[in-house]
Amino acid sequence: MTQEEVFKNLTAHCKEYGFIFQSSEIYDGLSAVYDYGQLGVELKNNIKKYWWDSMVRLHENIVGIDSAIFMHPKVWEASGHVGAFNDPLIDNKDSKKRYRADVLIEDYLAKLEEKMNKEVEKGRKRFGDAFNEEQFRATNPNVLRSKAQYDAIHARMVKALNDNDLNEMRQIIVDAEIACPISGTKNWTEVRQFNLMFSTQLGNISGEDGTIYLRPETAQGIFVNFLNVQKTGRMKIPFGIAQIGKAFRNEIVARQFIFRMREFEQMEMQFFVQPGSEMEWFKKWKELRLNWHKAMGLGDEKYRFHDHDKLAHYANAATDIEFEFPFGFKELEGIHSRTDFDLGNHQRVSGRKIQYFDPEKNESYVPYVVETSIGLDRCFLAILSSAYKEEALENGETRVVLSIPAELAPVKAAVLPLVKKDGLPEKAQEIMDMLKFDYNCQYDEKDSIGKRYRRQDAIGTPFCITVDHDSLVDNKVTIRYRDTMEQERVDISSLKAVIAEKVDLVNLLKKI
RNA sequence: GCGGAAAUAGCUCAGUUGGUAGAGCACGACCUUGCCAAGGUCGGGGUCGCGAGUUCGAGUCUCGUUUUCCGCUCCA
Repeated sequence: MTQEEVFKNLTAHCKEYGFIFQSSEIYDGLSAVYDYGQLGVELKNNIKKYWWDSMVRLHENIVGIDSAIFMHPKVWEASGHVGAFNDPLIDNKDSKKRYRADVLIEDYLAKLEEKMNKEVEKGRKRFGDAFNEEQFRATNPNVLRSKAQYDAIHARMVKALNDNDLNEMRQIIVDAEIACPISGTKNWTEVRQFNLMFSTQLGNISGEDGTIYLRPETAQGIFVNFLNVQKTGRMKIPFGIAQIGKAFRNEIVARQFIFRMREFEQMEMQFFVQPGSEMEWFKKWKELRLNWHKAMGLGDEKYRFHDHDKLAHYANAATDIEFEFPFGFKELEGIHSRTDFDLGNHQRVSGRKIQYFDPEKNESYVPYVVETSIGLDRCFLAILSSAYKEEALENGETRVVLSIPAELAPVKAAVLPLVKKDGLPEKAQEIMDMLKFDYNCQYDEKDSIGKRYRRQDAIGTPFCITVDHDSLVDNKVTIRYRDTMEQERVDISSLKAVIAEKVDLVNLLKKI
């Protein structure tokens, strides 16, 4: 079976067993929006707790917050999202290719520059030692013509970008006779803007027209609360603020199941450090975050770092932790050294002093930030896609099993009376009542025992506890393990301890 | 957003030249049984994705639309 088929089966499995449903399915669904079902929400909550505890509980200098999704519009000006998230796009009607209009123009400008340089090189060859580049550039008619063209287009582009003038952007492309690199034609659509932020209206806000945005990242909620947390929590640098929450991006194309959704959940931690020490912390967090992933035991070989060569405008170092999904290695988490870009901009735009007085250095400064930002939904998908197995059994049958790490499994144990009579259901219920305060358990008395085992395999339950006639006499039950299918006879009184040994989150946390 | 393919019961699918919607699995009740997807009886469940058109008559033909998958494209 190909990876593609396995992935298809996985998505079908997710729906069939109540992990993930498409949003608003009875109304034909909503593109790239998904709901988590009864088992999905349990797994998701367990992942969140694993992350939260690894950050907030294990680090005395990291605290959590939960900021609102709505934020003042100025936040997105300061963060750079209003500018950079609005890409002007244009399609070539013949090749059906889409380009960023400004990139198309920039490519053209680069070609003009190249042309000028070639002309200069020709001059250099012709005049030899006597060649004066500056003078040549100032007098050669070919160079001057290109230069004039370059300056004019460049000036128009800068102005158009500043004014957000989409018609002018298109006119520049038309005037410069820029052709599509694929089709070679100049048959362009209008320039359209795809704002990746969702907007809505808020009553009487002090913004120009009351337009506010759904946050495209959770990080800004941390930055704007930097002083609140630092002062009220008496936090000393270096320290971190963690947050789990929803973010929204109006992606042009959102696909691959829950890998890229329009509404998604991030788990972010912003770590504030002394300027100059950021690379040291960047390295440390790279290592810590990779360990967090590896501790889940999905397979060390499935992870790799992808360092960014081209850095985003806010970063001086950036890397992704990529995971090998069924559709290839893809970004799972980003670790960015954001410098003082965010706090500095909020200080500038808000006009408030956002600085930290460092008693060690006896001076105030805008702290640098090292960010770790992981997609919760992607983490969910990573776990499920590595856990999903269609196993061939010795008897020639296949079983579908989710080998989810026991610590994260949505259901920890199933309690099953071997038969639905002779007092076994009552005995099983007693065990349920004992375990349910500590663990999410399921009771099932329907169908044959083998069938019930398979049902639990399919949702990743690590333990099945079977009550038989002997249990009524000796107070022992059979524990059947998901991964090995082996069985073991244990005292009912020791059940909690046996389960705890395998499912406590502490097991994972200690491995990091 | 463009191109290609698809959509029939919870799932997997059948459905003839256009003529009253089917199977298996799953689900519910009861009986039988009891350690790796067991058997029997009965039962519930579908405006054939949605909307138009052609036709005496459309699951079937035509157009539109929505969603999904694949390929482009985009991706802080």
